[in-house]
Amino acid sequence: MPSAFLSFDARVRGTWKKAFPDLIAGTLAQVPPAATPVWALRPAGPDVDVTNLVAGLRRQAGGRPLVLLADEPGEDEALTALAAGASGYCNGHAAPAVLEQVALAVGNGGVWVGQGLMQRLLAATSRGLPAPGAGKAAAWRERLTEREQEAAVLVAQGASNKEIARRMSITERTVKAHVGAMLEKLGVHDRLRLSLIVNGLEAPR
Amino acid sequence: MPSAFLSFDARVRGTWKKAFPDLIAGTLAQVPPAATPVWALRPAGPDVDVTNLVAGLRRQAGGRPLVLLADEPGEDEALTALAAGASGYCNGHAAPAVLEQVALAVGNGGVWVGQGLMQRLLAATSRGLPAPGAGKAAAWRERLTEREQEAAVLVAQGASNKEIARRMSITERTVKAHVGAMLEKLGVHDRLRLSLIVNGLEAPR
DNA sequence: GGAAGCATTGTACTTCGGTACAATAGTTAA
DNA sequence: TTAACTATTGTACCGAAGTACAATGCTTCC
Repeated sequence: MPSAFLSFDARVRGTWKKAFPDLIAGTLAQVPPAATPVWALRPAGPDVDVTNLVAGLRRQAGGRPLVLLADEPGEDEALTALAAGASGYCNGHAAPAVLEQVALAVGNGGVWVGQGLMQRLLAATSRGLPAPGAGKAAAWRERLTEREQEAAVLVAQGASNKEIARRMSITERTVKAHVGAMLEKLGVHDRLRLSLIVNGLEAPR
Repeated sequence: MPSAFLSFDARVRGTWKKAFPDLIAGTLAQVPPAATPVWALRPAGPDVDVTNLVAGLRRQAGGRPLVLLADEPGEDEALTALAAGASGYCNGHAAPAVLEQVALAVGNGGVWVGQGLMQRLLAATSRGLPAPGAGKAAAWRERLTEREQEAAVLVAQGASNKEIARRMSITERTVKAHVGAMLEKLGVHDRLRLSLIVNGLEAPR
């Protein structure tokens, strides 16, 4: 199954041709039938609504995976495109080998992103993890009572005892009791370390 | 360059052989030289420290991309593996075509993840990100002097003023000066919120 | 019925963190 | 050469955090 490459004027680049000799050229206005995946070159300029662009192309593509090509790629834009349902986002001037690789990935129902963006995704997500070690739900929760867990979350967000007291409708003294119990159970002595544990940056002891 | 497939007993599966007829088999204890990428089958059971496993394998692999295979893959574990430096994480029973695809991606310095995990990464990123600034160097660094940055990192890890003083070879009073300056510059009033900023969980004001 | 765990609150104390009001000295830029 | 910024340290104070030693009322389990 050949790939379809879409641009404003159906112009085809050498690198594309080299990666896919039997490609189908088309314009952004319409997707030729019987081609997968669909590649679309993003129009230049800062005033392009990528979300709409991708959404429109996907409608035309009818379920076939869509890869957006950008001559001036940006990671934020990549996120936008992928969030809008694109299966890939890469440099319009990428080498043929890279294009082939992307085609393989998205052709098999996968998603392709560059390494830089992947790093960023990982960095953003790994923070919310149950921390290294335990593969399951947050380990700290299991050791705390419900009330303590509520307080723990607030502490981890930077709330003071007084604030927590107000939000939990209890006395500041009781907050201290909860916090003290949590610290004891988790083997730490101050709320900052507790915060690190709750935020998945440190493993509970 | 052939791929190396590692398991506990150097056993090779048909799907692997089909994808890479010239693969090199080995045990988790040692990585054969001259093979890239390195595939490692995760030992079964819930008590495996994936972070350590990946770290150890990477040391043995010496720079070659590592793909962790899991017979009961989980997205949390995938994140853990990738965060620990693996280049890919996929089902140990994946079809040969998928394995080839993964090999292509990681062989070219890329990272491979399944579609489900990608969705989750995207969801997590589009929500809880410190917004557009995340792609760059941390915004908080730019506002702080070098010495303040050093102290900031230690504070974010949960060190006390006394500890920081010792590790920076200065007086506790000077630490207070640095911390005070940082809080002022970042618009907060306590070290826990500073920690949230430095750890990327909250945007500086 | 008692033991155990949890939620709640009180008083009192110590320690740590953060700030106010300083000073000295080195480096850089106008 | 000033002015501005930085790094360093001092004394002093206040408030928040954490701990010690309690008590009361509720539920659950043996």
